[in-house]
Amino acid sequence: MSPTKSSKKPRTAPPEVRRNQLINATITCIANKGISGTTLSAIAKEAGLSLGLANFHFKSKDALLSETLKHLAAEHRDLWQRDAKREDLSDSDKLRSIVSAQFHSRICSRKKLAVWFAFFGEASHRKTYRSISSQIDLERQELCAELIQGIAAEDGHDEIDAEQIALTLEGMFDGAWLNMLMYPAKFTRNQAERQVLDYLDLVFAKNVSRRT
Amino acid sequence: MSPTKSSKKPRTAPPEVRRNQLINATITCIANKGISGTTLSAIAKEAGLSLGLANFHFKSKDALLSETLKHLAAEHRDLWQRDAKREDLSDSDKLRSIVSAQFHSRICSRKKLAVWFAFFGEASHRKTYRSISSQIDLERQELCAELIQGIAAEDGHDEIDAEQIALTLEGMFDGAWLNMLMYPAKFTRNQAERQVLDYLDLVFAKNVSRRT
DNA sequence: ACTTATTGATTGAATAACCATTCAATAGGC
DNA sequence: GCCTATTGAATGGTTATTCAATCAATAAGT
Repeated sequence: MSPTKSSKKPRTAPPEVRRNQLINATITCIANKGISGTTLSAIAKEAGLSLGLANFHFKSKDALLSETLKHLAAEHRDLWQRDAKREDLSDSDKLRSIVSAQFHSRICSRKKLAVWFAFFGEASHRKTYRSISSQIDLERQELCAELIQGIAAEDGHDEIDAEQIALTLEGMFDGAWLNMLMYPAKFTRNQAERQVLDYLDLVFAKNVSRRT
Repeated sequence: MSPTKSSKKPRTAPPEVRRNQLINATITCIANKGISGTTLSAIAKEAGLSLGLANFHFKSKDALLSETLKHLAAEHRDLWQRDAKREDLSDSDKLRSIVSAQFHSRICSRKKLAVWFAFFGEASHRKTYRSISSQIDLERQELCAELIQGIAAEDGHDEIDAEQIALTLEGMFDGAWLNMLMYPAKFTRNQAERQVLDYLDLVFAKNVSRRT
């Protein structure tokens, strides 16, 4: 590349780059204006690209929205699933890392929460969004149920309802997320995490005291 | 009213009637299409009224949406607040009735949930919606904290963190609502209520076992 | 090294449809 | 008769999608 061009970005980029630019712009726009206030024009402008390019890379606005949700979901899954695979961690530490990932600053930013809830707000009439989201929810829930079962077994008893607790946990994650979105000044990530861990302590303390 | 007109509805109605027709139509439309897919035309059609009449009774589409949320919130508050005022109920029963109200079929229908989450989805950039919702949330949360404190005092100890538990309870309500919206076949109102009551049992069982 | 051809990327105007708001005309009720 | 309620067309603006023209990058040819 000649010196006269060294300060200029190339005009073209690979499809993956463009798609990511558009997806990230979509996230920003949804966070700022919601889904109803997000137009293709605004996304293109936010990405510093043209309206036509958005349409070149995504078949339709709807396709772009769905891909944006998939991107969010994958980012989220990558994080909580990473530690869950480590063989050097105990079941208890694995469960804890899943909780931790749920409230990680990269996942649980106000911006991302706003986007998640924008999609939840559409979910009742958009089966696509429900299924994108539920895939990874189910995976996490099942994994948590196994871990909970494992922890209980280590404590010496098997009568815990691991699936029910995992389900409760899922609800707590979502509820905490919503509270963080609605009351950012009052409810922090640390508080949210603390809340969930307290619940788990309660669950396992109950079983411990049953043993004594 | 003359016999020839007895089978016909009057063409005019009082403002409160019209406003309620429009608000209820709005709820139906949002439940079916989300906020982004809800147009004034669709609302007017759903209400069996004209577009102009919608604009006559509400200053703007935005005003209609806000009033719709207020309507939902008031309906909800009336229900949980009713039993909370009864002097013949114990703190424990009052708390239980608040939980029960949260999952009452009139409040917690799929339709209403869809609308609630449509508004939550807009909440990050709509301060109006946040404040409508947070008013009654705060009232309920404070009331629950008092009741939890009262129950703990009856059990003979005061070291429970009532405010934290009330906050956790709020999160559980929201989380359960979202799970019901996302997984209607898997997660019923009864399961949701059970989940919350199990949590409360845990909380109070912990304190009971501390005493023994 | 330079030129030309080819293919994919990019642009933004055009298009058609949609939407919230306005408003003049008409209807209804007292 | 008067005032309010109701209607639906008009208005102006917005939006998603389409598409022709242009640009950019690479490969092939000289």
